[in-house]
Amino acid sequence: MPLPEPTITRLPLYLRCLDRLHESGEVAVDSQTLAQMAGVGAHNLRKDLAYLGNLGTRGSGYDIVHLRETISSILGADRTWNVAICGVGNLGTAFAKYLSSTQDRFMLTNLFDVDPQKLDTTVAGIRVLHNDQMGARLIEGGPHLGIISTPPESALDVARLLASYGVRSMLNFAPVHIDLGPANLVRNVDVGLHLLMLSYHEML
Amino acid sequence: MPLPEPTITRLPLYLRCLDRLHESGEVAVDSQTLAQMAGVGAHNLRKDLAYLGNLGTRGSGYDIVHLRETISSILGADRTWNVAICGVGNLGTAFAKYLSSTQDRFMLTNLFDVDPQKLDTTVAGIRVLHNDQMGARLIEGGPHLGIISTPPESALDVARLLASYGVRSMLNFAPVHIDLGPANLVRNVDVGLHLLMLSYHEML
DNA sequence: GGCTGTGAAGAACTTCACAGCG
DNA sequence: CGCTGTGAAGTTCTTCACAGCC
Repeated sequence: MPLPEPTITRLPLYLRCLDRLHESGEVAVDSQTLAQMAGVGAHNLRKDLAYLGNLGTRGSGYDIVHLRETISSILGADRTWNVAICGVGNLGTAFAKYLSSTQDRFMLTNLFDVDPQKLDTTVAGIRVLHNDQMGARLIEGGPHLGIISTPPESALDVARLLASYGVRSMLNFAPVHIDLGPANLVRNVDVGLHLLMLSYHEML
Repeated sequence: MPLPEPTITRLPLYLRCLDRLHESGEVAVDSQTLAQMAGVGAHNLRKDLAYLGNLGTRGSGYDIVHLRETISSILGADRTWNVAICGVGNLGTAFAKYLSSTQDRFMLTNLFDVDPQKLDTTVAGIRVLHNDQMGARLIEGGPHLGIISTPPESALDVARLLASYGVRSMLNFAPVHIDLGPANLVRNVDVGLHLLMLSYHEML
């Protein structure tokens, strides 16, 4: 039985809250507290967690370590994922640096670009290679997640290139909608669209 | 009658497709074509557009210019919105540069940071000022949208600061969930959370 | 004839109320 | 007695089928 999509979007939220609770030495939480931290309803939270199995103890709440492990394992956050970034402009560089702060959940392994000025420079400890070298690097390096931070014109080509080398899941930040069909998962995170939604809400 | 939230998230998508069609000289589209471009179902699209009024002509489809104007006006995309960016690292710089490509829909007016190395430098034609000067600049400059691209530690403080100077809508890219209550709209766009969702889907 | 607009059916998610267990 | 787990009710969004208009 697959998890409802909205539940999946909330699990990372819960995980982050549990991380914080764990760091501050807590050992258990009740649904009300955790729900408030995550900004969702307590009913909703309990339903979400119930999908994952019987994780709580009635009367006292949820064991933080156990819950954290369970959610981590479901999300795949207990492994290290290789990440390849295409497009090493300001955006790509920002993500490259961010990845080193994700405590071994995500490891930057490859940076690609086509700009001769950037090739062979080192960003966040990784050498920038030309797109041409993608095949060799990605296939031997095992499964990767992809991040696309190229200009909009080349985003779709890059996405197809990544897919052709076995990258099934990617994040696209270029202001173009990319859809590679059901075999590949592309999450489009378009700042322009976000801004338009802000402006709508700003108009009452 | 307010629009359903899912519809609102799709309108910017439609608008972008209409922009493209308009540029390539088309004058009308039918729901099927437009739906495919936007990656949604044709039924869904027609329902969305029906919320906005009777915009199509039966038998031939939708007039592109008219539809574009209508959606633009609803989203507020026919005005120019002032944007203030807090945190001028790689991420902030990338957004600053991006804004100049949004053809007058969004105008970068203010850059704020606290790093002495960045203060008084110029990025995308705008001088970087200290957070202390926010009040004066934002209040006299009129309504603004805010973008938060600071490190996570300072993101919440910055958000509150922005809100205190009348910025009601913001985009937060720091990996911290920010919620300022119902009076302010904060959209949290957290790359870390997106990556976790990718890894979930990658695990089948 | 072709394509939109729409009420009705259906699916998905959220909220509720309380049973069930520690 | 407290808090979770869950079937049922309620709500919201999507899909459908076709009437309505060009």
